[in-house]
Amino acid sequence: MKDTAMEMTTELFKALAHDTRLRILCLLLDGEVCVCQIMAILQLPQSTASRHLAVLKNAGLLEDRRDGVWIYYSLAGQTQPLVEQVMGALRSHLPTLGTCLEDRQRLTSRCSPCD
Amino acid sequence: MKDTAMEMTTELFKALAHDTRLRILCLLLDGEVCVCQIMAILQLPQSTASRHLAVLKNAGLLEDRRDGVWIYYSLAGQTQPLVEQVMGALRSHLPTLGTCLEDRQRLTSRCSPCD
DNA sequence: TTAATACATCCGTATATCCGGATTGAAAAC
DNA sequence: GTTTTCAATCCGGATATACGGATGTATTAA
Repeated sequence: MKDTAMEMTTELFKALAHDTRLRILCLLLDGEVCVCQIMAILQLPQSTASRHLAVLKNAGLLEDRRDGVWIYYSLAGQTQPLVEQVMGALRSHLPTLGTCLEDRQRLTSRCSPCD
Repeated sequence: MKDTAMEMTTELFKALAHDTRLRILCLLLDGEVCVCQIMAILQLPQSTASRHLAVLKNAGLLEDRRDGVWIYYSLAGQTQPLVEQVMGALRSHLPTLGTCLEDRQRLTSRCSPCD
């Protein structure tokens, strides 16, 4: 018999098992960011950025919101204890990583999206 | 430049991103278990069991101890906050999964290893 | 309606991971 | 020593993920 809760658990960790996706999560710790900012900051081709965002969203970690042409991603509010606790741990861990520190500097130094 | 802390972080989540490895972690929540017990309970070929245990050990999640012919695995004591918090979350989450519940029943119903 | 922008999805290719039988290594019994 | 047992590693093949250019879909502006 198939175990849906187990599948959701492995899907969560699979989503977290890639440095690009961890970097995206760290960028979103302080609030929503649009796709073109993520592309620019992480130096990713558009299709790659979009695909990683989809993985995080399908794992229940992200929400998206359209504002005209732009689509803003943000951390999803959590109801599941496991996801909430893991994200809590990442909230204090990710900003200590050198790569994420550099990313966040590039984020704060650009105020308008898509420039 | 390479980011060792980032690599350790992704290695952690890669190790957790497989149902068999989550089942092994759950079996170890109450104490050490030897390889042949894991093989029997999870119905795994020997090479498969050994390989998954190696992944968890390399990620810093497990310790092993030899006792004669048998090798016992147990959860490693944690110094890293991230690993400690994630394992804490798993400690309450894994036992709620149906598959893990069944595994643990098979564990408690066998008292001697390798029968 | 047409053109332009932002993003998602598709496609073929490359890389990584997983699998289980076979082999190797280490310890115990003889 | 030899044999037996338990577990780690090796090997080839199968499956899954990742990649980025090309294409498709919305939305806005002209």
